[in-house]
Amino acid sequence: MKSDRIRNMEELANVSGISRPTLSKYFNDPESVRNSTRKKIEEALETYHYRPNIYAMNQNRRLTKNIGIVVPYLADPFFAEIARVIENLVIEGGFRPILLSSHGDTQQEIENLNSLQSIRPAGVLMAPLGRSSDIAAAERFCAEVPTVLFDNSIGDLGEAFFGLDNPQSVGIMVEYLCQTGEPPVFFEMKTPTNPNAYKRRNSYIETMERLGQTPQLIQVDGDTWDFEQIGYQGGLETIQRRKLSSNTVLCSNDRLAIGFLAAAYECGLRVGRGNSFALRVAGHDDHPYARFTCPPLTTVAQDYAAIATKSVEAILSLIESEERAVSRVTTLFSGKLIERASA
Amino acid sequence: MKSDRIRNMEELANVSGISRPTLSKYFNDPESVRNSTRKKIEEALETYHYRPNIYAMNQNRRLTKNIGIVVPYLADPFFAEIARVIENLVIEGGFRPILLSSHGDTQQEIENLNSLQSIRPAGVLMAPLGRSSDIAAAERFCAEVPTVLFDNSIGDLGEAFFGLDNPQSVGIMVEYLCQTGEPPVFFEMKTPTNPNAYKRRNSYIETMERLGQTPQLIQVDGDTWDFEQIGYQGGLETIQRRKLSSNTVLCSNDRLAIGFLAAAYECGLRVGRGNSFALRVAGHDDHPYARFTCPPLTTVAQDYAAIATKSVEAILSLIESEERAVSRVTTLFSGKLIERASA
DNA sequence: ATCATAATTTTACGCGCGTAAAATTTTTGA
DNA sequence: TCAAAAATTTTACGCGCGTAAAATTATGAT
Repeated sequence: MKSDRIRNMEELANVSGISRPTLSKYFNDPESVRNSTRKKIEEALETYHYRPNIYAMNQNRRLTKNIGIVVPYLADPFFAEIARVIENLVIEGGFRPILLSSHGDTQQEIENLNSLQSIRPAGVLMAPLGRSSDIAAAERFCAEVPTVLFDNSIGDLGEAFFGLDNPQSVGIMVEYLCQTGEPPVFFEMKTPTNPNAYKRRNSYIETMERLGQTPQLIQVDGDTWDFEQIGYQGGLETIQRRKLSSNTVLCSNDRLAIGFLAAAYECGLRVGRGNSFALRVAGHDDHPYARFTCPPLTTVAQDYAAIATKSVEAILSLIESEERAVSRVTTLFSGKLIERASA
Repeated sequence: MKSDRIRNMEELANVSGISRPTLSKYFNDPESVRNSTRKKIEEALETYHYRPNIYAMNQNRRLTKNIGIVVPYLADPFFAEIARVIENLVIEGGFRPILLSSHGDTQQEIENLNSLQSIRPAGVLMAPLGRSSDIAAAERFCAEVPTVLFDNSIGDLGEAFFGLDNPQSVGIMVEYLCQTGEPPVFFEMKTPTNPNAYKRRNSYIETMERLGQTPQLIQVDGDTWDFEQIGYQGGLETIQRRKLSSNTVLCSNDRLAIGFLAAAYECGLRVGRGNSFALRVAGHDDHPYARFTCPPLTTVAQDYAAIATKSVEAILSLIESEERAVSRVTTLFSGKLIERASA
């Protein structure tokens, strides 16, 4: 290894015998140069260890190779997991993922979008906060940057949307619960931030009515992202004040269900399906921890992989086409019933 | 609002009547210009909406305002939580956090470091993978970029280290368990990737011996970051093959404990403290979900906030001083016993 | 060997900003 | 009111790369 370090493309051009513009071309797409030159470049690269300066690259490129990923709350394993998958797909696609979490905060989401805008990303994948998103700000952003929404949709923003088919997923769960025991009550937050929550509520009501049952909502307070805590507190009150009109509880999401299970445990209610159990509890999403609750949580699995894959594919093809989507397409994936011991 | 957009500092200089170099100074530190000029600039900024081009800024600055944050596994709520706190502190300090997860993968960690290096961050906060880190690569990185390690330490890398005092934290837990019931067995992974795990094992053994007890290790297989799954599988085997020589189990971390609890539940063992329970299970870390397990998990809380705060303070003062640490300081924080129902 | 084609090199310019030094203006304090 | 100090402007250069057009060279099929 020759000692002196290569500080820029110019110097690499000198030692490799390849001209700087050709090197520039190589770094943008190794396949775009002749085989023999590629070989020379890669040999030089091995002995000299050089990486182009990202800032200089991005300053001059019309489009950067950055793809922003914005999630509402990264400390939620659901989003952590889907972000992980998306990150990998973005890298495979030859782009650089920039992961930002809004930490459940409106201001932070706006800040994230501003921050992204000054990075001039080629595209952005965004799961918005939902009800507490600043729609005007998001609109301005989407006008500037090709954006694909996932998980939940606000307004008609973005070039496309990929998410769960809530009516379907809640439907099969309600049907399952009705067929295998008592019809469920629906346990949820009173004013959830996530639009999916409203869809789930409505779908619960519709399915119950379709099955000739009377829907019953238990709505608890809470406006943070500490869903387990909210589920726990609300669960305690619900159980202690005997508000349960059924022995079966369908929670709007798994995190609420995890909290509810903790409350049921504390109250001495045995959760499970069958005569020896006092309560059935089901969740929704197939949260990474759902299989490790006590008892393991019956739930509806979202197809993480499909949502991630299709979202990335969409943004990549948008970027490649260099134009905006003709029309905004909404793609919904079916949920899959996961039968476990809790219901 | 005048219609035409400001495209660069030059144009802002024209419309604001302030010279470009002064604007440059303002954006680097608004306090560094005269009050009257600051006012003028901010007025212009309100009507024209301009943000400096990050790439051009960082290309020319000797030091960027970027601070890298590398965690081994972001889908682990522990790291998600500590990363969240660190991010906020970094922003408060006037820097831009760049959050990267190694996803439990050696190659990804190296890639993260490479990626960071080409960003020329002012400093980096890193929680390494541990045993599976590429120490040589990390060493090269630390030689180039001021780096502060947290959570776990490999070699003598970095300018400083902030983490948990494992001997203390495991010590108080073992003492607590011994005083309130049978001495615990220690449930852990056979070959954990995290150096802390070894410290905990040793501390368990030492404390037990100090208390005149016979240490007993239950070591289960697994080399992924799916700790709950590993704890669950290992727990099932342990319980079914009656390998438990005590009714008290101390798990090396909460995620293993969560899996173990699931296994105990499946086997019909009631977990808790007192005569009516078959098993006591304790964890370690006070994982965000520990309070919602059934039963709620007795554990030792790490002082997230302290570790995050001190780590950020350390890197910020290093950056400000513009030189490397005189000597590598290790700061360990005490754990705090959290008594819950599981043990 | 010959020529059309593709790849590369040369040349030249620009991106948007940091930064340094010298010249100028404003502020401060006596 | 005036000189010293502080802030600002002017001037000038450079950072490392993208990119376009023209000139040159290599490739590959006939």
